[in-house]
Amino acid sequence: MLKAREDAIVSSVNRLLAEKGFDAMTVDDVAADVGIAKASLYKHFVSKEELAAAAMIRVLDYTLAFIATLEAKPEVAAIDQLKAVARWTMKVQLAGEMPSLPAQNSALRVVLTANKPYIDRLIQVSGKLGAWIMAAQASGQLDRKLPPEVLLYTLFARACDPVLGLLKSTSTYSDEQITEMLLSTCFDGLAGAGPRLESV
Amino acid sequence: MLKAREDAIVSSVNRLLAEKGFDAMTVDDVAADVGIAKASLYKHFVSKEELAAAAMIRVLDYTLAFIATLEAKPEVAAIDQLKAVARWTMKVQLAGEMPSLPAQNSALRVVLTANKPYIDRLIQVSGKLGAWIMAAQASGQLDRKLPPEVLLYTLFARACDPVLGLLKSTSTYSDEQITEMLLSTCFDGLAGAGPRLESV
DNA sequence: GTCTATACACAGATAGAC
DNA sequence: GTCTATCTGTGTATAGAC
Repeated sequence: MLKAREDAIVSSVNRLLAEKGFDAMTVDDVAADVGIAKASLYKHFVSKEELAAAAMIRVLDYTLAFIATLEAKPEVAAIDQLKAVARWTMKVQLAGEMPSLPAQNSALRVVLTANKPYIDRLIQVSGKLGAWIMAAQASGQLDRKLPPEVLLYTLFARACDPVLGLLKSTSTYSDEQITEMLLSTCFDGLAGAGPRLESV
Repeated sequence: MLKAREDAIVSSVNRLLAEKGFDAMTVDDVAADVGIAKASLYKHFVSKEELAAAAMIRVLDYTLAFIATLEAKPEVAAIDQLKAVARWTMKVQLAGEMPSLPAQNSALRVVLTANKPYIDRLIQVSGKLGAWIMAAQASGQLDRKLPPEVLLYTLFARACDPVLGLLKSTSTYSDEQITEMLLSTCFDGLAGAGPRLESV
């Protein structure tokens, strides 16, 4: 029961974070969305920041679960595994379920960096993506001249790229078209793949 | 005198927006930074949103001025003009002078979209970049399969890409190295340019 | 654990004297 | 136009009854 209630809270937080962002989301919003009193919320989570942390933890858990399904197919090339992850994050975004946190809110940063469950999952995701990145570099499918770190950060950033929301709201492209175009700009750049010699 | 004072205000707003973002920046912050009373601020600008708009207008003016210097060299290829603009926006970011506005704050959006001087400049910048984008597509230097609109939005988004700040704060790369690496991921993607046949 | 009611802090904006 | 002082709304968090 308690677990189910908290799960409902996290679901509301997740959607509200995706819709309005952390700063614009109020605890009153969450309470109203869940359908309970604000004071009751604080019996489950000690602060607004912890609410956001719980939502991020759940997203990372879903991400790890998705990565696990990919790891079951080791025959797939590393580059394609990475593209599958990118496609998945875009799908989550398009569904309005990707929480967006401000990069600059320091109170939130303090709570998140002190939150071990969150950090643990972040490290796990980074490790798994990092392994694929280095494998893809080794086989020449990702740029060898760039540090893996830079490729990793860029991939993470594309999971909350504002371009996606902009295209969805101002253009007439389908979700699938948007996904494929942004996947292209991410991996092949604005220049596109173009005619290409085979890499070693 | 009045003009100089307002210019000082916009400078403070610009820097504070870059440092803390719109939501975290308070009007008290601005007043303290300028060194005047808050009430005096409101004699110059009617709201916090208008302060942000003024800062954005100035950035767009600087951008248009920079573009004008590039237009003085029509012999330069369109793709290189676009790269020069991207390099310039990254330089502004690295200098801590790129204001960052939340994509989701609706009150701010209302004010900005109703602000003709702002919209005019935005259209001017879009027009000039759009012309280069289509020229670069025509000569095969930018992906012809992607709509110009998508390329334009992606370029705009890179002007406030959080990856830059992340690399600056967690890595040991120089500003020049960071700039070149992100320019590479932007135009050539995570895959890199690689060995490439000449395009028509 | 859920509620109603409220404390507390702070930010945007204004009043009114000079 | 600048100041000090203040209003007003709102958002996080808590008290205390049930």
